[in-house]
Amino acid sequence: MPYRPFDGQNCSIAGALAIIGERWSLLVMREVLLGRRRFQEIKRNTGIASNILADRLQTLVDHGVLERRRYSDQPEAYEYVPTRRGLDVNPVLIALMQWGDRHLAANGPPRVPVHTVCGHDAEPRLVCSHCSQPIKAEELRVRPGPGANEAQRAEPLLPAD
Amino acid sequence: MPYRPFDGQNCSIAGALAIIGERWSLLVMREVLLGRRRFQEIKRNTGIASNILADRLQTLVDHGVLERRRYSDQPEAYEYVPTRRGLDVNPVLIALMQWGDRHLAANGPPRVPVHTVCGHDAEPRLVCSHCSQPIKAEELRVRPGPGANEAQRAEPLLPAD
DNA sequence: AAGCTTAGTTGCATTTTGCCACTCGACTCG
DNA sequence: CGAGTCGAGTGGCAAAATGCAACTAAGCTT
Repeated sequence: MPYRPFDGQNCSIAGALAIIGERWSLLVMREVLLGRRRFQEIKRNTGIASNILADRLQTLVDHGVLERRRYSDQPEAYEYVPTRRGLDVNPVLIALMQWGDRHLAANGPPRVPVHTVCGHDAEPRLVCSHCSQPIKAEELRVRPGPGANEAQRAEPLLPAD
Repeated sequence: MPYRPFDGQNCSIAGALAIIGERWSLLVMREVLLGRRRFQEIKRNTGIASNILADRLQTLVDHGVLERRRYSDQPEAYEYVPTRRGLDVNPVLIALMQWGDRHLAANGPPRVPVHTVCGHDAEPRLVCSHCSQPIKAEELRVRPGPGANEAQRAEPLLPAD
């Protein structure tokens, strides 16, 4: 991991990036959440080098995003299963996928999301918890929240776009 | 950028990561979408080194995520404004922010999202475009889509969790 | 017994960072 | 007029991360 310059920003985005924001880590999470949970399987599907994969899995386990579980003795095999923290990475991957689908996929999306509750294809959409309307990317701003520090409180700047 | 091993995966997530998935790049996008759009401003708020920032801004411009615009002559000043591609990064940042808020923020979220259309605080939520119900992270699976390749079509694997 | 599979580790060369000093043009203060 | 400053970077160099390939080690399989 590139040094550790993300501390002390009091920012949930920076915090999240410090744990799951590394490129390979997110690809590993894609694999795990797709159901590919064994070392060699992840290695094959991502093209990641063994040592890097070992390192990333270890730090994801250290941060409680994955759990290393013995899958079978004889032959000794392990699987990496997502914890709650790990499952909650799904929306991040979905957001990345939708960005990629929209701006890169020439021949249609390689994968489409399915909502297991209703069983149908489901373009997940962001809606406002207050007015229930769909939210467009440019209709979002932020304001300082309860956890804001001095500096952040002083900058209620919403971009003008 | 670490070599470029993300090609040839036919995956929108990998594609998106290749362009915007670098840690600093996402932090830069946070700044830009927060309204901080000038070189020094971004540098100050992220703690990124000048040469890295210059590099990241350049590649974001190269990929059409940002546009470099002269902000004023005398003194010569530039700003980096988000294009459509850039604006569409917002949901990714929101997803990261929500993950961080949920799993890391001890004293409440530093920032809260505001929906500019209705003007209220808005926890953006994912809903299913088919049944309109809110979607929990673990209720999402994927299936091969129209852009899937041979291998991907052969693996309609939905994880068991 | 030879070979394969799973899950890594180790060594080494290459690439990317981070840090800091420096440039270059245009103000701005005294 | 000269000194200092600000904005936007560039350049050099050491330290860290990455990629690659070979190797270990236990337990099958043929």
